[in-house]
Amino acid sequence: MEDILKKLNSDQREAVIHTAGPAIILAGAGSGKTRVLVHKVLYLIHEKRVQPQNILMVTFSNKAAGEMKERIKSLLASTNNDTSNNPTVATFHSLCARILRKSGTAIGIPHNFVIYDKADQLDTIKDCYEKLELSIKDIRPKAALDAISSAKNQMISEEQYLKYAKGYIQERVAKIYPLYQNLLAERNALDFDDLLNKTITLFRDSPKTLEYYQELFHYVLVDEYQDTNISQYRLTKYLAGKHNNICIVGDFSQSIYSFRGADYKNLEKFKTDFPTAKVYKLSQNYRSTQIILDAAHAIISNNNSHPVLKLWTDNKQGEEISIYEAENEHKEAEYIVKMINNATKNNSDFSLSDVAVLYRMNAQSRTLEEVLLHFGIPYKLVGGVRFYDRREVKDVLSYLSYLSNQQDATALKRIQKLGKRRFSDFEFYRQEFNEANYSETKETLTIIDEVLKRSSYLERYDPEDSEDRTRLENIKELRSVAIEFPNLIQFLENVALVEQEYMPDGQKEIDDKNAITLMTMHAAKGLEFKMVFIVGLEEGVFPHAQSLFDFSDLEEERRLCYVGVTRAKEHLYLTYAKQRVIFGQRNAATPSRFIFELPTEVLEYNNVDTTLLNKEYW
DNA sequence: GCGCCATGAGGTACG
DNA sequence: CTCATGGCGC
Repeated sequence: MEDILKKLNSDQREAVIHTAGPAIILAGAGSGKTRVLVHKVLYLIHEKRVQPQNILMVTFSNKAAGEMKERIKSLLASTNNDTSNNPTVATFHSLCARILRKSGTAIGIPHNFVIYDKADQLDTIKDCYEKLELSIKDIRPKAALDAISSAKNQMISEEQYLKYAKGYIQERVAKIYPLYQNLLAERNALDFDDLLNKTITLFRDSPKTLEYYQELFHYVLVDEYQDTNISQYRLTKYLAGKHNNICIVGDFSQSIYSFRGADYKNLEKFKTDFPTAKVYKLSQNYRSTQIILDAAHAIISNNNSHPVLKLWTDNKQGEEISIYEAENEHKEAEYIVKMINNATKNNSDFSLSDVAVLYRMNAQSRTLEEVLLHFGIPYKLVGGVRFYDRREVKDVLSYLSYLSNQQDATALKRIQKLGKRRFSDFEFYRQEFNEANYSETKETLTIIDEVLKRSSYLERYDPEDSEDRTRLENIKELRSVAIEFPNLIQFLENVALVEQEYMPDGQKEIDDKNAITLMTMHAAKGLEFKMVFIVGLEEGVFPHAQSLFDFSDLEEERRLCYVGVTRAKEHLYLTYAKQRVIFGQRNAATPSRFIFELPTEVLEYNNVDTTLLNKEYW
């Protein structure tokens, strides 16, 4: 253990060995916070003799949870610890799903509840429209769903919403919301927001249950605390309410999810609930050059609403940040190609996987893809349609979901739409399924195959057709997931909670090592690359047009810019175009204000008409 | 039950 | 401009 602590810097070490009572770790970008969290878990087990099952670590994404689990496991193994017992590492949603599955009956939630995703939610909303005789032309179901989800994110109940509702849309939503909740309850379904909120209800109404979990988790660690919403904030408060051993990690400057209810102020509010909380700061950066850190700091210092950590590094000063002005979005993409070629040509330890191109919105990827394709640079695109959102996958899942929970009218409706004949054949199977209790006796894979056979579902698709062939392959892929989860309910829970990234046709063959990455800056959070391009630095693109007139929205855009810049380890390129086509319209653009916020001494201008960069000019 | 056309909307996105 | 959705006709 001694050896392990030696590998940490003094700030990290102090944060790790604080184990009793509440702690806040303010961890800057690239400051080794995952390292600290993982070591803290190890320290608890190894030094403080805490049983692994009494430790809970909460993250936001499955990916983060997976990485954390892996690192803890290998660290435990390397220190000769028993690895048969592992701490709970979960996302808020998977944790809540597990708690509700086990203990939800205390508030009337049956064990076999299903989890509704966006599509299921929308179908349910549409059923509400039918009952209320509302027209989708009145307000769009998507808008209604967004409003409901946003209310739930703020923990506004359907009863409270009546008073809260103001204006045309919300007044309508006030009618839809309670009905929507009724339909979900009828269908034994919870949406993602409910997973959190119902768990809070459970803790509130069943002190016994609360005590059980408080007793189970002596130590609670929460990552990315700046991105918690009210529900998540309350949950952590409940969970740590007895032992008070809670450690939260976050960074104000990297809060980029307020549009989905996150509130970085939770990072401060924490102190009022846990007044004895000790604050640790990790400000040594191990990722970037000093120049990149200086640039990032110059930008984020324009935010006044939250504290900012000033990062420093032992890494070299590094090269200047390049600013490039392009005529239009095509030339911008061509410049990137040129720079990538320059970098990789004479440098054997520089591979395409070291490069990322980051943008504000997905629509920007198209031009980039076209040009990269044209010049033969392989790329992988992050984002797009999710595997479990694909029609064929949802269809099969609906059959299974309905078998597992026959209150699920949403799934029922979906499979009915797949054909009368198909449905009546399936119904025979369902009766068999119920009578012989297949959910207990048969494995998921068998059930899938039987459903496919009995419903003749696969006959919808023509193996000669390339698009259909992809669909058939996706169903095969689903079958292979089923092998991992022989229990049907567990299988369904896993597919609902674990969003599998879907690789479009042409991308499966791409060798990751030899491809650059295209993604939004949101998707890039937590990642790092030797060479980073941030493109479209124009007013209206970044910062985005819809944030230009709101002070706090602008600050969020700035944090996003900070996140983008701090992804770069060595080389950072910022580009903007004088003209850009958006929605088929060619518009003149002005350089982003974020460029003006950079100190000129860290910049290198390429092809830039510096009169454009004279603020007075605008 | 499927395919075609009109219509409309178009930020970012974890589970 | 492009994509998703919904209505309608066959």
